[in-house]
Amino acid sequence: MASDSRERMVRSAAVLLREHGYAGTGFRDVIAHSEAPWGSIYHHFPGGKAQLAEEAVRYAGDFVAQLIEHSPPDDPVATLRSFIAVWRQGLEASEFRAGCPVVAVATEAPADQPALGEACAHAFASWERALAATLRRAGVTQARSRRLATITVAAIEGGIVLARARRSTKPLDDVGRELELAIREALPRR
Amino acid sequence: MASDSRERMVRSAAVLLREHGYAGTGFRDVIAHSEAPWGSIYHHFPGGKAQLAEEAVRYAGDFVAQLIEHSPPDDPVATLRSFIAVWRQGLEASEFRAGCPVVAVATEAPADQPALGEACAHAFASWERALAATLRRAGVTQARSRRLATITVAAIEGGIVLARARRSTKPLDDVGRELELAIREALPRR
DNA sequence: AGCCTACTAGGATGGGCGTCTTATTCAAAG
DNA sequence: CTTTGAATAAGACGCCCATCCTAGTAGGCT
Repeated sequence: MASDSRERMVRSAAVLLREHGYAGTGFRDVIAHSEAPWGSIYHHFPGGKAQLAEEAVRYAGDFVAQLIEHSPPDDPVATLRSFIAVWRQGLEASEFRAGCPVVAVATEAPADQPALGEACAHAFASWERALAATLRRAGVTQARSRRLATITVAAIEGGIVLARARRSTKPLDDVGRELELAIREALPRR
Repeated sequence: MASDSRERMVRSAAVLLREHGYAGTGFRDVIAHSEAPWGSIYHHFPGGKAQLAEEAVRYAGDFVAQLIEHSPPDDPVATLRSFIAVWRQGLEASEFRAGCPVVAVATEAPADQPALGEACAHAFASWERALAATLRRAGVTQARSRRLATITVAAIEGGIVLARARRSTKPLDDVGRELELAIREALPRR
């Protein structure tokens, strides 16, 4: 059978997490947003809210990871730009209300739900791996590629937080500009 | 008169926000942690929870800003290092449970409390200003100083999020290393 | 001394939340 | 046709929360 209500709930959860965070996203909101049935929440997600959030993090994590992987494979700067562009569009489209769902869960996850934190760590790691692979292919050493990938993810996530607080994309744009400089600097001279 | 219970509440709120976020920090927790009296909450904070959080953000923001300003005035790298050191110590001391209270509020602040977001924006801006001033004194152009200050704050805040998720200071250390490179690169050659 | 302002006491209240339960629908497998 | 189990329905339950309230206390000022 495989009704699609389960997937709709996960997608809606990811959307709502971006704006309202983990604690601020209730089942009632998810139901209303996804137009999914009340009764099947604990049928599809016997682990309750934590399981739903975990799957939403995985869903969003995979989405972004694939976005990075489908960029021009040998142009780290182009990859960076498209990575940033997604987030900037999300910020502008929501009037700076929507951040990153993974950050939301990572900062709010209750201490008694280690699976949530692990899902976030996995999502971040997959992004770093994909970014590092692009740098590696462009001739950057492996260790440096990893560090550059880490600061890229960190600076963009932080830039999103700054942009939301300031209600402006400028912090994110400045972050992108400096990251671009750092990447160009690390590329082998031709 | 000026009893100190008010200040204790603000300090406790800042501490608890780091671990449990905005929604996860209740008045009961603040009272218990600060050993302050129940009855005076709405005497000291007629604006309720939002006002308490706002003051906690201001308190934490000023604390960190002064820390930056009291670093060696002409050594941007040393300033960066001490800025990072505070956060790393907080992460390790709490076994990666404590993040940044300003980020917590910035990502969770309800949309109907614009003052909260503004307090966060102000805190971030004060850090950026202090960092940019150090770079400027070391001979970096004004525009570049501002951009470097922005990416420093963004990357460190993002690095804290990554470090919490991974339960390791490595992401933050890698961020520090790359930031240091970028700063050295921007300094005028002597 | 007397007053008055700042502070403390601690529970009541109403609302929202995650969770769980029982009953019902309905599409396919036997 | 019967059976089976996934999917849905709708609400009750108990918990915790921010908020507010009416009293009461104490300490400095005149």
